[in-house]
Amino acid sequence: MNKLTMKMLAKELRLSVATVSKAITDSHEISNKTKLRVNELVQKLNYVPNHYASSLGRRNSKTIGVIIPEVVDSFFAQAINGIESIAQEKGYSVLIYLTHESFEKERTILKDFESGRVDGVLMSVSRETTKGDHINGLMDKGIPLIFFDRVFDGIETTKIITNDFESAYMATKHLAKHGCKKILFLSFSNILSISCNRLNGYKKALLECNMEVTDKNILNFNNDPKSDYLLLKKKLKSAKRVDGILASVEKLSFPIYQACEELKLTIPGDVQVISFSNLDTASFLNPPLTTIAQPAFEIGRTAASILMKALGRKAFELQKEDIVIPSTLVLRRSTYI
Amino acid sequence: MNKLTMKMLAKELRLSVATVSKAITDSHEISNKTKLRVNELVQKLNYVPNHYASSLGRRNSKTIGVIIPEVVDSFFAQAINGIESIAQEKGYSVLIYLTHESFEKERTILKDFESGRVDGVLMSVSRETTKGDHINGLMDKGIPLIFFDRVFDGIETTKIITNDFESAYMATKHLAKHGCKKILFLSFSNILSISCNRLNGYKKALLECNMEVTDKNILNFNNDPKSDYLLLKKKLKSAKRVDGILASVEKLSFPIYQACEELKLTIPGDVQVISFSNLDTASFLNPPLTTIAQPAFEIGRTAASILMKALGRKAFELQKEDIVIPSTLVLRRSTYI
DNA sequence: TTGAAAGCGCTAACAG
DNA sequence: CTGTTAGCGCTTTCAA
Repeated sequence: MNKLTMKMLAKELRLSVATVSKAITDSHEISNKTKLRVNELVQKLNYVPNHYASSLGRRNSKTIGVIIPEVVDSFFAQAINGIESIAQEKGYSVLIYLTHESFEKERTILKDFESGRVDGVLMSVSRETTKGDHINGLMDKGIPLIFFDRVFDGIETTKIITNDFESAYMATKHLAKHGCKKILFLSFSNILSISCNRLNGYKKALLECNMEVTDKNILNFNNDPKSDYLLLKKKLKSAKRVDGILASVEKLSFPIYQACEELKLTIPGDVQVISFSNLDTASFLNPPLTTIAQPAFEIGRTAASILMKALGRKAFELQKEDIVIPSTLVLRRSTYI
Repeated sequence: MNKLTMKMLAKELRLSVATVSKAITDSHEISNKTKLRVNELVQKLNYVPNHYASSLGRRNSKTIGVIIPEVVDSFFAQAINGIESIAQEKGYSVLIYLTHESFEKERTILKDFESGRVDGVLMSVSRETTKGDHINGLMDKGIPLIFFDRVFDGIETTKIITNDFESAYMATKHLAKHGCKKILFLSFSNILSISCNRLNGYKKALLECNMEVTDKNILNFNNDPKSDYLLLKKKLKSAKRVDGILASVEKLSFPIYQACEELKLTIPGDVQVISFSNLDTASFLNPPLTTIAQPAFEIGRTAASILMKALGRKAFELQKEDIVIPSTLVLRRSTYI
């Protein structure tokens, strides 16, 4: 059970450690015969090279880091699958870190990455992130970082996003076209670029439809289920009745359904609802929920591909470039069609 | 931007590398004064020790590996949160790997872990896993491994599970008590211990209620959405009408709802439905779904705690022990109450 | 309390 | 094609 090392293999085979190393990594400068001998022993003894020693020697780890706010979330879970699919293909491992929307955690994680434990990073910023020093700190050490979905505007790098503005615009238009006069916009209080884009799309649609754009119809939650729920309920009960809702976050669709049920508001009769969401269950809700579905898997794949490509070159340069993969509006019965 | 090393710090401070190293790890054998000097420079230069070099030197990495079949799954996503919460607390990082239910992938991942890149492993086996050689291979190298939820019976180690047998038993009893005469059991074709336990619970309940236990009522799917769906639909259409369903996997609740809708079967009027599920949306489905909710977060926490505890000791011995954290039957309107 | 020296286990020139 | 010789950057005796 005692650690098996290359040195031991070398001695056993009467070869140098260097030769064994090269044979194992299938270097061209080793004869087939020796490779065979080496591999046979490797097989027999079930030898696996020490990961830390190789990484140290090679000065890279064949590992990428992924930073996301949350994993109990269809979007991010699906994005991980996308990332994984191409990482695996390229022989990379994936370290996943969760910030739980905390800026402090985000900073700590990036700091840890400065230790060189990952070759590159894929990141979706937390809701609290308003400064980019920690990100620059990492990139200054020569570690490439790509944003996906939730980007931080102040940093120049490749960003894989979806068309948040247009999606919100289209969704709002849809509501207006189908009779909504008073449309709520729900989001988590923040300066997250994607939220702003969605909000702006909503606003533009309202303006085009000659509807009032007012802060009263823009609800910012703070991720506290109870108070968030009360805030929403209060709004829905108010005198001038809301007849449309656009939720900019998947999770916010739950309190909507709950509040409507409790207040005996029918969907879509009293209120039409659309939510940004990747929930598999959207079509089985009561009523089935009209969603803006993001191409989560594709976004993950694309982000990972571009990172891999950069890592493949010795001197990579990440373009300041936005790659937009569009979302789709999936009409279901929570709105009129 | 060129890599900053301890050696450089040492030279700058006119100290030895050894002293700097000890100062950074806050060793007691270093004077406060030197620690202060060192830390000041570390701060100023934004120095972060190389992760691979430290791990190599220390012969441990402060990293644990988590192997799960899938992350787009409420149970596993929540379990990750549980694991993360305690790993973070103890200063460990978490490497997450997905098998996508493939035994080959599972084996490859465990092999990779033999490289010593993780200090310990938390694992839920794939649906295909029928042999444990790869697991023994890892444990033989002295790397502790703990199972959670989906365990492999042939291996002696700590296992964190829930009461699958009793849960299925209770659920089936509930259906029977509320008038079901023909109850279907749905699962993915496998030898997974949790599935067997659930199936056995179901069978026991049927026997106690003098109902027929027949393979005709036990449907094994193969994870192909289309054919799975057709199989289910065919069964529901059959002459002798099914009036109760117990789904042993969250994902299987979707085709049930879909098939019932298409066949104009009302839930719970025609068919009562219960599913093992941790879906947040269960209560907003049409009708709200009665679920057996597993304590995912707790299971993750417990598994991680025990692993951390083992890693804390130099000579750890993982008890062959099953720790059972019970699930809860949450009654909603897809069944009668 | 500090430092010299010997690794950790593997990789990478560079000879031969 | 194989081996020698230096490292990679940090940790850890052990002596001073």
